[in-house]
Amino acid sequence: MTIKEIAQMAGVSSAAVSRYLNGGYVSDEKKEQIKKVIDATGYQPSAQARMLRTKRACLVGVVVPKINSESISRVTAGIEQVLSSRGYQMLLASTDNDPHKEISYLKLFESYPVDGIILTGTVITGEHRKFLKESKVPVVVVGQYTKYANCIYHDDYGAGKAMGKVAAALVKEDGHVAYIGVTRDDKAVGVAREDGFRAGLKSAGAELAEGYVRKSEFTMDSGYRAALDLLEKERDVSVISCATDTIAAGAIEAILAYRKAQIPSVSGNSGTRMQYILENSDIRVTGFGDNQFLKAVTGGIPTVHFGYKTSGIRGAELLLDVIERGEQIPIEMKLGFQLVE
Amino acid sequence: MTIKEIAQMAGVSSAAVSRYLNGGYVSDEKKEQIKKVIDATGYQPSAQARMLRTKRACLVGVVVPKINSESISRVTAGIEQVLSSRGYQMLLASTDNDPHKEISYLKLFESYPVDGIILTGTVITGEHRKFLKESKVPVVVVGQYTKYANCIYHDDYGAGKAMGKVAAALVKEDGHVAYIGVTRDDKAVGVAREDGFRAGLKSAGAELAEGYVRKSEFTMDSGYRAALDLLEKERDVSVISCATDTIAAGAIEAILAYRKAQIPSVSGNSGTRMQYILENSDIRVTGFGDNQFLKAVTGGIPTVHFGYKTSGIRGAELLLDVIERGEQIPIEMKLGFQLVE
DNA sequence: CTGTTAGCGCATTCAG
DNA sequence: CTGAATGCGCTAACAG
Repeated sequence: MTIKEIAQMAGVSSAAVSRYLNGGYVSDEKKEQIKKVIDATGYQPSAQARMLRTKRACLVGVVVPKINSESISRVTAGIEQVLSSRGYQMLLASTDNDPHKEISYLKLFESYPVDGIILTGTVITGEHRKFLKESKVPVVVVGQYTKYANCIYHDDYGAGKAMGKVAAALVKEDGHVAYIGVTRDDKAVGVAREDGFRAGLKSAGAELAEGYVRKSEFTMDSGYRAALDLLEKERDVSVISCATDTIAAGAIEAILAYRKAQIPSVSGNSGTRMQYILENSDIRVTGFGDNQFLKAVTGGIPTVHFGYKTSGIRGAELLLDVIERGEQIPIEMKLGFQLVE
Repeated sequence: MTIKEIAQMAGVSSAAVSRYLNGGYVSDEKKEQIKKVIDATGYQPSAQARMLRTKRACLVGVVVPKINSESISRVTAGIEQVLSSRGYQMLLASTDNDPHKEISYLKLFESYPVDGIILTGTVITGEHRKFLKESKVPVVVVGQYTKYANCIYHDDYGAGKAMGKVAAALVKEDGHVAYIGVTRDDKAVGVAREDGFRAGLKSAGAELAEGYVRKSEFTMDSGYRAALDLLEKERDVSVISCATDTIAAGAIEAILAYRKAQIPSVSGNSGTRMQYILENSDIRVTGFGDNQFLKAVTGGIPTVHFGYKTSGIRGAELLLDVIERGEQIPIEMKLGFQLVE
C-alpha cells in the first residue's frame, strides 16, 4: 500500500494525501474521500520513506548494558516519560555488557536513523569516544562522565565515601571489612565508587585489609561466587560491601549457603533453615542502588539511593534540547545521592 | 556523507561503491581507491535508504510489557542469542503494560520497518488481533496463545494445577490458602494459571475460600498491598500463592511488615527483627517464574520454572523461518514447566 | 486549495 | 567489470 495507490483510489494527487496525513491544506470534500479510502484499506504510511525525506523520526534510541536491572529500568522510565510527553518514541538496544555490540548498536541507531541517542552506564572505550566525536546524531551519556558528549552522572565517589563510613561503623571489633567491586574499566562504579569507599573507611580510621577485596561482574551469580570465595578464604569477615545491590544479593545468597554448609545438620523447610542461619550470622552486607526488590524481601540493607529516574528525565530533556533547539553548549550534570540505612 | 560523494572522491560511480559495499564485481584497483576514501571519511551507508530499496533490514523488533523483569529478560536473551548468531539485530520497545502504547510500537515497527516482530506476554485486545491479521511483517507471539499468529506459550494451566497441589500440601490444619492473581484479561497468567491452581487445589481436596482471593498488578508494590489487605482482613491465612514471583516478593514484604506492626516492641537492626519475624511467621508464600533473585536472598519459595529462554529461542527461530524461508504453515507451540520446591 | 515535479540515499537493472 | 538511469515511498516547492 503506497500513498500513490491511495491517491489514485481517492481520485486525488499523492500530495493531497500527504497533506491530509500531515495536516496541510485539503478541502473538506477531498478529506472525506481520502479518509474513506484510508479507512477501507488500512493504509499506513511508511515511516521510513518519510524519514528519508524529512530527516526526522521522532524517535530516540537508548543503548543499555542489560535489560534486567532495576537501576536501568528506572533510567529508561525517566527517559520514556519525557519522550512520550513530547511526542517521541523510544527504542531500546541491549548489549549484554559487550562493548562490541554496544558500538554496533550505536551505529545501527546512527544510520537507522534516530533523532538522538542515549547511552547508559558502561565502560567507555576508545571506540566509544571515536563514535561520540563523530556521530551525526546527538548523543547524551547517562551514568558515566565523559567530555565527548553531554553527560549526566552520579556522585559515585561521594556515595562510596558515605558508604565507607557506614561500613566502618558496622564492622565488629577484630572483624574485617571486605569489598566486592567491579572492573575499573567502569569509571563510575568500578573506580569512583570503590575509591570513595576506601576514602570513607580511611576517614573513619578503618581500611580494606589485604585479601578482603574481590572483583565481580554485574550479576548476582558473580557476586555469589566472589562472596563465597571471600568467606572460604578469609577469617573474621564482618561486613561485605558490594558495588551494586545485585552483587549484594549474591553475597547474601553466599552467606546463606556458607552457613548452611557449616551446619549441615539443620534440616526442614527453608524457612526454618533460614531462621537458623540468620540467627547465627553476624555478617552484614551493604550495597549501592537502593534496589526495591532486595529491600522488600530482606527488610533492607544499607545502600545508596541514586536519582536514576531523574537522570533519565534530565538526559532526555538535554537530548531533546539539542535535537529541537539545536542547543550547542556542552553540558555535564552531576547528580547527588541519598544514603539509605 | 552519501554514496555519491564517496564515488566522486574515489573517481568512480556510485554504483561501484554500492557494489563494493555489498560484495559485487569491482576491480581490485577501484576497490583500493574506494576503501581509502571510506576509511578516510568514516563513511557509513544509510541503513534506511538501503532498506527503502531492499525491503530488508536484518532487524527484528521485540515488544515487551516492561523492562525490569527476569522472565522477560530471559525471553529476550533467548531471542538475542539466535538473532545475533544469524546476523540480525534486535530492537526493544517497552510498553509499560499500556495496550495503547503496545499498538503504537507495533505500528512503529511495521512501518519502520523491521523484518519481523516478536510480541511478548500481554493482554491481547481486539486491536491486537486486528494488527496481527493485517500486519505486513511477520509476527510471532511469545507467552500467550493466539490463533492470529505463530505463537509459543507455556503450560500455565498445568503449572497452576501443580502449584495448587503444592499449596494444598503446605496449608496447615484449619488454615486457609489465599491466592493473589492478576487481571483475567491476561489469558495465560490471569486465567490459565489461576484456573489451574483452583483445579489443583480441588484435586487435593482443598479450595480457595470466599475472601481469600486478591487481584494485583504485575508489580511487587501491588503484590505488597494485596497481601497486606489479605492479612488484615482474613484470619488464618496459611499459604499465599501468587501469580508471579514478583508479586510473591511483595507478599513476603507484606508479611514482614505485618508481623513487625504486630510486634512493635521488637527493635534493633533489621537482621534481628527479621529473625524474630520469621521465627514467628508460619505463613508460606508460593510463586511462579523461578526468579533467581528471589531464590538467592530468601533461600527459595515453591515456584515453577518455565522455559522462558527456550521460548525466546524458539520464537526467534520461528520468526526467521518465515522471514527467510517464507514458511507459511501456522505454528502453535506449547512449552512445559518444572516445579521448583 | 491543488497537482506536478524534484529529489532524500541507495541498489539494481541494463547497456556498454 | 562499469556507469548511467530508474525508482523505493514520501514530502516540499512551486506554479496553477
